[in-house]
Amino acid sequence: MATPPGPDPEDLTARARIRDAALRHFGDDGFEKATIRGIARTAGVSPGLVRHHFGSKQALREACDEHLMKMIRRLNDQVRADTTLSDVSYVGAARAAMAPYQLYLARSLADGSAASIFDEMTRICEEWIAGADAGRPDPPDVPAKIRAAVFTAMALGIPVLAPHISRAMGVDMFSPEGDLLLSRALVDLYSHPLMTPEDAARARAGLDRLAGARPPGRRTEENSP
Amino acid sequence: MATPPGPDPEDLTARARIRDAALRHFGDDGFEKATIRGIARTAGVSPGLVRHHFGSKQALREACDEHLMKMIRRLNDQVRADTTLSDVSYVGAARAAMAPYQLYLARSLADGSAASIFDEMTRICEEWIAGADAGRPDPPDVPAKIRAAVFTAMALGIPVLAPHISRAMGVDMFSPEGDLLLSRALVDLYSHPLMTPEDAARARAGLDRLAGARPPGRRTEENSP
DNA sequence: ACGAAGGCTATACACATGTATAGCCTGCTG
DNA sequence: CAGCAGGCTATACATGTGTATAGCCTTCGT
Repeated sequence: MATPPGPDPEDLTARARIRDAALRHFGDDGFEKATIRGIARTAGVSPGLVRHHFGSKQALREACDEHLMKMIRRLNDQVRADTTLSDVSYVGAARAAMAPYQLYLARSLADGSAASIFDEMTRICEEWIAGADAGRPDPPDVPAKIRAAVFTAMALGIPVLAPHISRAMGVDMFSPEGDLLLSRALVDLYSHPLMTPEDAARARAGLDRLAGARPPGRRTEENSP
Repeated sequence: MATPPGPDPEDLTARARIRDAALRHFGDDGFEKATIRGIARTAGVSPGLVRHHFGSKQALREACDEHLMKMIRRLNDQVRADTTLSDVSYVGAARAAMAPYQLYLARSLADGSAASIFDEMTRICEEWIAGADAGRPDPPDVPAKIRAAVFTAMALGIPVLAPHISRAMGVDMFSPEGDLLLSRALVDLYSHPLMTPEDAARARAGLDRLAGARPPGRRTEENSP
């Protein structure tokens, strides 16, 4: 635990307070609805200071993205550097450190920005998938990077659509109980393939047929639901 | 093919044109950034007429939600009513009918609204899951509804994060080629369980231990990415 | 043919917000 | 002590937007 997730140097400064307030406002209200005045109010500074430090609202957002990215990379490096990968307390600490930024991350991803963050996550996921491909009988017919991107999108769909999941579960997804329920649901889903090998073969055949049949035109197999 | 997906009665009217334009603007730019003036321009009417027909921007949005919901239900009913469920042309037609609304749906879901649409999809998915539960040796330890909600969120993560997936793939996700690639990636992911039964059992044990150990407090097992 | 009803437009208003500018105050440096 | 650099504030400005109002024009019933 070299750098316990928490106050960096450079924290406590007004600039950092503004950035944190922006992270929260952007996360709670979205970039458009959030106002510089509101952010300044939360940070305990004047609206003018926000401009003084960041130049514009868009630049403030980019500073937030950069900060988040730095934090994600640091957490990933920490977990990766640790030889005892299964140490739950570390994962817990990492998740706790991420908690305040999840809302921002979700919104940021949803509106198409935060591209570098998504790409970084895809990269991490790709390494993981590439490892799994090694011990696998059938050769995948889709590049690992693409499968990684699709799975990353699906995984991120959970925090992005958190309000809906929480509503369905009856408890806040981010509460301890909700988190437990969600984890159990995921374990169940992850450990049961949704398609049998026969289904998959049939689907692949159908896709091949479509690919050869009609280069231009709308296709027809299941995927988006 | 009783009602070929396309022009309802009541279409071609200015009201319908405004609604369609709003669907597109909300989808392309988001609810906040979209403007009544821009919507009116696209619909070929004056901004005042929008208010005349819908009263307010928020009411216009609700009308869009209602329309989308009606369309989803109709499509679901059609597919369900058709005895030849595997008829690809039908699924294709359904997807083609949904295409113009996917962007709107994605944004609408992402900002927490469109709750009834998510719930409806969860309900549909739940029926599907309940059917799969029947022929399954191990009893699930999480209610079907919750698993359905989680899976729905993951599935919807794909259209919601479409720009990122398209970027990773190198082709537009909604183009024929991109669609094919995405379908293949999904078939591969769906037909390979991400956890072995042993992994699952170990994870469940860990979750049980956590559940009993610390009722309050942050938990620690894998789930969010 | 006449008149009213309603789809439809043009204009104006109120307001919130991002942005720019001028200046204050504190702390450091020579 | 003088002065000055930079964090910080207060105020003003320009603009885009949702909303409200008054009136035109087409259509349809009588």
